[in-house]
Amino acid sequence: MTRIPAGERRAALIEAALRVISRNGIAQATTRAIVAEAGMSLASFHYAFDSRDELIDELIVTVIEHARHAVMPDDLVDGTLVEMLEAGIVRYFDHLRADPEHEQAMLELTQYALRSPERHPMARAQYARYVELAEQSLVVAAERSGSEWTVPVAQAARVLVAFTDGLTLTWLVDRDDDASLAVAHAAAVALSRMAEPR
Amino acid sequence: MTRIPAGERRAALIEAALRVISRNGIAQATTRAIVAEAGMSLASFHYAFDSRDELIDELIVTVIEHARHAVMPDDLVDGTLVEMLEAGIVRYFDHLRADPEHEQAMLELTQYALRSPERHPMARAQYARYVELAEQSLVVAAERSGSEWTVPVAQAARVLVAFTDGLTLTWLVDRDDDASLAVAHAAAVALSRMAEPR
DNA sequence: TTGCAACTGGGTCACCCGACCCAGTTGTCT
DNA sequence: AGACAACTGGGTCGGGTGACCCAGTTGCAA
Repeated sequence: MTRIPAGERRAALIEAALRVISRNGIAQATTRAIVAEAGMSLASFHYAFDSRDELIDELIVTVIEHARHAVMPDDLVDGTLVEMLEAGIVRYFDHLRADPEHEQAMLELTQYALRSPERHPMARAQYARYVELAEQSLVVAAERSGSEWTVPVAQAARVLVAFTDGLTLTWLVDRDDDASLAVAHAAAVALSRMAEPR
Repeated sequence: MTRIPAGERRAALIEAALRVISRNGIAQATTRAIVAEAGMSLASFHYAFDSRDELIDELIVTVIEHARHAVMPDDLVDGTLVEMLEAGIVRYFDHLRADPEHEQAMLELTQYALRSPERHPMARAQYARYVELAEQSLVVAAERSGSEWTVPVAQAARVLVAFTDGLTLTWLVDRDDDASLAVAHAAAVALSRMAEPR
């Protein structure tokens, strides 16, 4: 028997749950499937959490905190704004292709949260976080390309999140790389028109 | 006892299932919930369908066939391409606002189909249908505004579907009308750049 | 009007689920 | 070394679910 502090055990279960959801969907993420994935017994589950709902809630909070898959243009070579934007989106796209199941899990989690009034705010928080990250990227991109946003950055960020979401959902369905690159390009063009040279 | 031909009975159950899914999500669409919604007994369900899976499959096929919520620019006043595109997207957005649960149900159905290899093709078909509808709209819009697509229309249509999807998902989460109108505008601008005056 | 097939009411069944429980066992602190 | 709390194995329990079944009932064709 390995002794694990309660906190770590909760974290381990949350990670296991995320793996199960990524692999098989949230509907299959039963307490039994989760503890099997984590190599624990049911008793351990209920020792660490009061209920499955509690774990799912905490899982959502965790993924929001860890959201960082960013469309971050750091370490990207400088260029025009459109170029940087497109490069950022393509970078996110690469991330999506590398781990499609994770993004699918995020999507399911959102849909799941949307279904109950108590959890709806969590979905909002998740997207607020996405917008926040997008905003940071946009600020950096404008800065580095010598541009200036002509609309509130938050608004441009919100558009970027919508476009990114659309790219994700459609690609998950048809897995058409070329089409998604076209979407990335179109999105970058549209966003760049919300800024002008400084 | 009212006698109903088997075909109609199946149709009635499918409609009931769609209502249940729209209202409570696919997870709640149990055979019992569906027959209750349709005002039938469980026996009737299994008289009409071999299994719940069979009904869900048929439901997906049905919604694909009936997809028509189009971004259709019919009966829209003519104008520039951008204007017509934006008007079309806004029109879809109005439709979304009028019946958000329906679009949420569509989203869930897609996610559901994505989760099993046998059903993945159904999700593809659903999106192929969306692209087809979008394509028709784009052709009409270009025609009426005296423009010409400089990329294959199918590609532009695929981009439109992605943007529309993103608009849907983000709006369902934050219900921010203004932000979504900004998305619609940006999307229209991006698409219009794939065409030129004829 | 009769007969039959379409249909349904009201069950049963096996299975899975979340929650819970208790008698141990074993690290760890003193 | 002793004791205590953290932890777990191996259950139970009630409730929900999909599938199924059979004895009726009734619309309708002849």
